[in-house]
Amino acid sequence: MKIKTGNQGFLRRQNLAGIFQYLYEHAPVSRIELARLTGLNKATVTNLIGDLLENKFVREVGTTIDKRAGRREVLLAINPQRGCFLSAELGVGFISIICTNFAAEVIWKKRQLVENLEPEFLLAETLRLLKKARRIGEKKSGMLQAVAVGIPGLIDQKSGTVLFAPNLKWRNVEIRAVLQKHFETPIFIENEATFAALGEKNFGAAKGFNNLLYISAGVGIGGGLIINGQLYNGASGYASEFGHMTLDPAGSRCACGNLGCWETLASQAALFREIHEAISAGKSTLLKEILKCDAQKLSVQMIVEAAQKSDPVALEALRKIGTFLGVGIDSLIKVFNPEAVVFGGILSVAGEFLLPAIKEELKKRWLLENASDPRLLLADSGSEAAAMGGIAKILQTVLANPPI
Amino acid sequence: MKIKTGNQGFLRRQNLAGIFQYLYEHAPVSRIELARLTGLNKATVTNLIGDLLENKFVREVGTTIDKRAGRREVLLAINPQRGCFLSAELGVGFISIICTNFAAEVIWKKRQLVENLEPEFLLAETLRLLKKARRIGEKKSGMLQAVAVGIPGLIDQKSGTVLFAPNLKWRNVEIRAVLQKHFETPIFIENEATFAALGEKNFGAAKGFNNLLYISAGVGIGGGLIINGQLYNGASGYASEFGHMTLDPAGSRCACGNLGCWETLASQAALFREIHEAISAGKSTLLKEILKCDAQKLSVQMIVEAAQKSDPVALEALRKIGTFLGVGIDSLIKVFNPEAVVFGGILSVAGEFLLPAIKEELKKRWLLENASDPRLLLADSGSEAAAMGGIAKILQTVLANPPI
DNA sequence: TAGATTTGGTTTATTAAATCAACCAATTAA
DNA sequence: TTAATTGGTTGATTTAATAAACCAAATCTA
Repeated sequence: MKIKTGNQGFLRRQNLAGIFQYLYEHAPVSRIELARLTGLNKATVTNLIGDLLENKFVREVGTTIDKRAGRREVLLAINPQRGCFLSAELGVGFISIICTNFAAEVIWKKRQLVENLEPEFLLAETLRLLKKARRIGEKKSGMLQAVAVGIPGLIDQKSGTVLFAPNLKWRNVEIRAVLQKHFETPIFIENEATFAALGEKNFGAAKGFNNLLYISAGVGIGGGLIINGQLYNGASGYASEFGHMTLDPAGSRCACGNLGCWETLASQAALFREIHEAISAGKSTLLKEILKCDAQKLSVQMIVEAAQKSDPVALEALRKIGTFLGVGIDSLIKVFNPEAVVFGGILSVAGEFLLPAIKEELKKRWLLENASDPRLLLADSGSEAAAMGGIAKILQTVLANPPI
Repeated sequence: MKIKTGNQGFLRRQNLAGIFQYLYEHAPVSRIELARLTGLNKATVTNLIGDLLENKFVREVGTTIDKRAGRREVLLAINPQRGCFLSAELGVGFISIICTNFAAEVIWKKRQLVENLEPEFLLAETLRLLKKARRIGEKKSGMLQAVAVGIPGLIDQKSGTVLFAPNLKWRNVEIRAVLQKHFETPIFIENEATFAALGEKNFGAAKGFNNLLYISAGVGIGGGLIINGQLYNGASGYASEFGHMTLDPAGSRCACGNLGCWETLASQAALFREIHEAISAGKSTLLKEILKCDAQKLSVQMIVEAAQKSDPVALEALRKIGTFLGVGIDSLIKVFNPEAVVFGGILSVAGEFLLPAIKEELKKRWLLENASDPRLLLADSGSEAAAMGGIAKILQTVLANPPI
């Protein structure tokens, strides 16, 4: 059996991947257009497309109706029936599942709330949902091709193990090994925020940006880095732990044990603390009565609603958190100089109030007056960024290795 | 005239570049070894090397003398006579020039002190030195191939312009345009610390690391990022402004206008301030008398010498600065998860005292007990990292496009 | 010391795959 | 109805990697 014979065939794979990519991004598109886009000879494109048609990755979907002279272009598109993809996000309190066809269109999804966060329970439940999704997906769009799972924690890429997920209270859970027993396909395990970054880049607010900083502000602050169009994981997969950057060496203690981590100043918990302190200090606020009944009930949504009614305590708390978010984002911009910053996570629900505060802080701190600072975008959370990021990850792999 | 005809020939260039790279890293090396290293067929290697020999990029330099049976390997190496490279570092108060042969061996270098920092003067002087170096280099090693210049400031890659160099007090100096009038070769303009990072990766302390964080602590704190073996410049070339990360929102004012930038807490200036404050507070120290004559005379070297004599003020100041360096480096590690961190710049002279303090702080703040934290390395400053980084940059370009 | 064996390198034939050029197909313009 | 235009295919050509046979030069061994 031959494993590797130098790199002949490498270029053809490369070209196939290129065409595939253009089909995903610009479909429907004609052969001649692909030749223009890729710089390949049109005969080469005909040849490559022939392969893809033969293997049912692509299909012809009609022609253009132009008024120009000449034969009409035959339009090509990814064949959605070629197979299906599964992606799951395991969150704190929910499991979110997406099944897409081969063209990355969502054909089934479900968001299930869960109480029990034990690995055994959560994995069993995830498995149950994935299997259900698989049945539906395979009936509609053909054989399962790959599975992706996003988890809020530190992941060891190689083994597909969750090393540490503080919010789920998991340590060393060999999730890929468990799933692999039930799925013969490739399985990708990743940090949830990292996937979300990829989702925003491919399907969300930051479509097309190649150097991207994604901030996920919620219980903690996580995120993801897209560098040269690729996810950057770090040497051992632990990059993007933004929340534990030190912002104030004399600050208050973080869950990680250190003092003054960014997320002690600018997370959901920090926002709630501001509100509670204001109430304790006797300031009048719409939120006071609501909390009187149930102090646990506070939510970002509630604070936003209060702020929309011009509640001063809510407004002030959001402004303060926004400012601290701005300080940290500014530091990251100086480190990375991204094209765009996408703000996501639970706190992005309050984007209409946080973004102006963040922007103001960024503007104040920007070093170059003449150069344009990076764009600040609100995450497109409706599209379920993390799960869609899993799909994007699968696509990248499928594209890089078209199984021909 | 044909500019681009698709990507035929692409693979061959790729393979040539690969062989070239191995020759730089492992020379002298035989054809059979190259075939093993690259995975190419030995006939292909013979063929490619034939091209390189014909164009004088490579030469045969003898054979191995093994005790094994079989014909001896013919060893190949880069031909140092194939041309020369120039690299300059414009510093605050000096111009450093290096001329290397085609094998990246230094064949001439000069470090010239300058008083006047005016762009006109400094550029004229640089030009004079570069021209001198060119004469010498071309006599020894053949035609000039490329020029690199490193500058402590923000660079616009595309135009080769220095947008802002606070320490030189430059703004919008179109340096490439000026140099291009005198050199018909490619000219690379880059931030000095960015080049230093590349120098450390290719010729210095971090040889072989592909995900690298280089910290240059001196007047300010700058640095460079190597990601996947490549320099990362950011979307518009302003990445790695580490010194202006905010470490303490209530801190003291930085030259950039913001409060509590990292470099206000952990630069050469911060170190000097600690010493001066200790003296003002009446603490006894070896440094006191020296400074009595000339308060301006303080240098990192002096503080190191005092510390080596166990001077408590010097030791305490270094420990404190080291701790703050550690806090910032820790944040960057959490963002990047590099394989290694290289500590360079003027403060690295005090490495023997700073590194233990930095390490202690990193250890205290590391999130995962089980996983290994990145290595902390002292820059190999003797090799003139910044100028050598320029050479590395040139090589990368030459390798990627072997001019055949 | 004369093969046998081993290893490095070259030559020639084969094959993969991109390009070029000629051609066919289908449409609009004249 | 024919010319012009544009999209796409076909077959010849070219590039370049591989495979296999072979040559070269060394050590091993009988």
